[in-house]
Amino acid sequence: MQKISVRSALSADQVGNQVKLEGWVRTRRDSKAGFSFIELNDGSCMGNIQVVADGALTNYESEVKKLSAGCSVRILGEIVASQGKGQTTEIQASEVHVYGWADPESYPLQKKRHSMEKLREWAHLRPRTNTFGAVFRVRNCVSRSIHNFFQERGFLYVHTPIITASDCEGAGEMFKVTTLDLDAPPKTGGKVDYTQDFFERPSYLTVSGQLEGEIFATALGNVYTFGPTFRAENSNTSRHLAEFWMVEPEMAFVDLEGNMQVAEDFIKRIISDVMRDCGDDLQFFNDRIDDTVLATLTAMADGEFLRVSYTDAIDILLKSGRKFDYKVEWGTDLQSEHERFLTEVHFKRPVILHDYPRTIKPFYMRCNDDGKTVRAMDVLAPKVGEIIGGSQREERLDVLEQRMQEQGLNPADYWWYVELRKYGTIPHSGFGLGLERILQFITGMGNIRDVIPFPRTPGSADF
RNA sequence: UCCCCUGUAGCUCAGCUGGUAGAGCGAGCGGCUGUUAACCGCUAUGUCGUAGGUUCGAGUCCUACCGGGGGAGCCA
Repeated sequence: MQKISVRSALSADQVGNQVKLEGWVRTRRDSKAGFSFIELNDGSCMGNIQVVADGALTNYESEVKKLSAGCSVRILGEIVASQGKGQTTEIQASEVHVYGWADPESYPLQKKRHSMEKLREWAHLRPRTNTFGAVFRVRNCVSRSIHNFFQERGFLYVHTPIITASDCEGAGEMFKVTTLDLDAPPKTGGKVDYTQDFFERPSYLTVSGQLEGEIFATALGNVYTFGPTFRAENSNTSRHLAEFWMVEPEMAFVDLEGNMQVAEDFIKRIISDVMRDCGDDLQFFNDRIDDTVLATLTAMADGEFLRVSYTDAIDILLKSGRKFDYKVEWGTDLQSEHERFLTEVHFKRPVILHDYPRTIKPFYMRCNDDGKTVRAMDVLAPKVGEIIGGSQREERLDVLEQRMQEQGLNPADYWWYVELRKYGTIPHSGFGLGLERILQFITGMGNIRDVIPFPRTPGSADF
């Protein structure tokens, strides 16, 4: 007998087929006429299939009538057109085999709403809920879409290292990687002697694959990385994780305009793929999580992204007449409240800001001729803020070295990065997209911890 | 790291100015029905986050710690 998924069993063209279904019981309803309805879910889609279990089954009294939420079962039977309302097909069971019970007195998931906070404590069971099933189906779809987008455009998938010895980019705290005995580390001159450590120097978990990505872009053309990234900042917000997934394309012979265009096409592609492949899941998010999700995504898939320079954005903020907690001033970074005003109040849509002051951006961003700004761009989305940050890279050797010194970095520490400019330098660009950030945007989930299977945050690394 | 809020049955929460714990949902049992967030009736459930303190008496007040949430900074 052919094993099929609940997803395909719900399709009318299965009627008449003898099939096998396997999954978990969501709920059971008994009819005193001597049979029961079992709602079966196997994660293949949002919906359940209704199993009609007749009283004539040999284990009807002993097992079927004791099924409760969470039990795992195998159903053999025929897919038939449903006599009841609410579903087109159901399965008339000829056999119900119980793989495993789930004591209803202790099984945490009940047939009622649970708070996201409580479900986070049950991260081993939350994928069995409607919400998290939908989240992780969408997460899979987005991941597939990311690869498809780049692969179809001829980008090379590059695996940049997780462990790095360069304390690069000066951005944020890094997790240290060591095999030294932390209770009694070897020391020389009062300091830890890292020459005795595994890599014979301090090493860390990566905060970005960009610099290594540039190595490959300046050899093989367009490349991208897609992998885990680590930040040891002590940040406790609904938008930060210590371990998250980032996509970083790096493109040869592409300037900032081309970079922004790819970013826009990229986001639109992800959104249209999700709308095509996860319609039921998106409908669920729209119904139960955030009723603006569908309208926002539809508008975004069709409309042009706005492009506004940092300088113009400052003007808009200054002329808005709004009182902000933080002063709006050219040369300082935009605060959350400023970004939110732009995306949620002024433009009411995502916007790409570009050409930021050089003093607030890292050394690798290309300097403009005005001497004041760099070719940076951020894609800002309503509610979640920055989902993409990128730039055209500084390809001029002398300017790069000067910028490093400006920011107190020693070019010698980045000798290999500098050499990319020394030998056959090219204009190139790239950006980073936070996977969880865009998932928040797509699903409407308010907390980033609820769009990653096992969130890592300060003080929390369970499961 | 800072500011604010919060921690009471399996879950969501109520418990006024301190007097010794409650409702809904869920669960169990019974009834009813091609049912479908089913419905009706009955039953059981708690070291009130932890440790101190004030008081004749603390779920309620105070202190510390721990956990959770929201906001900020940092960023993706």
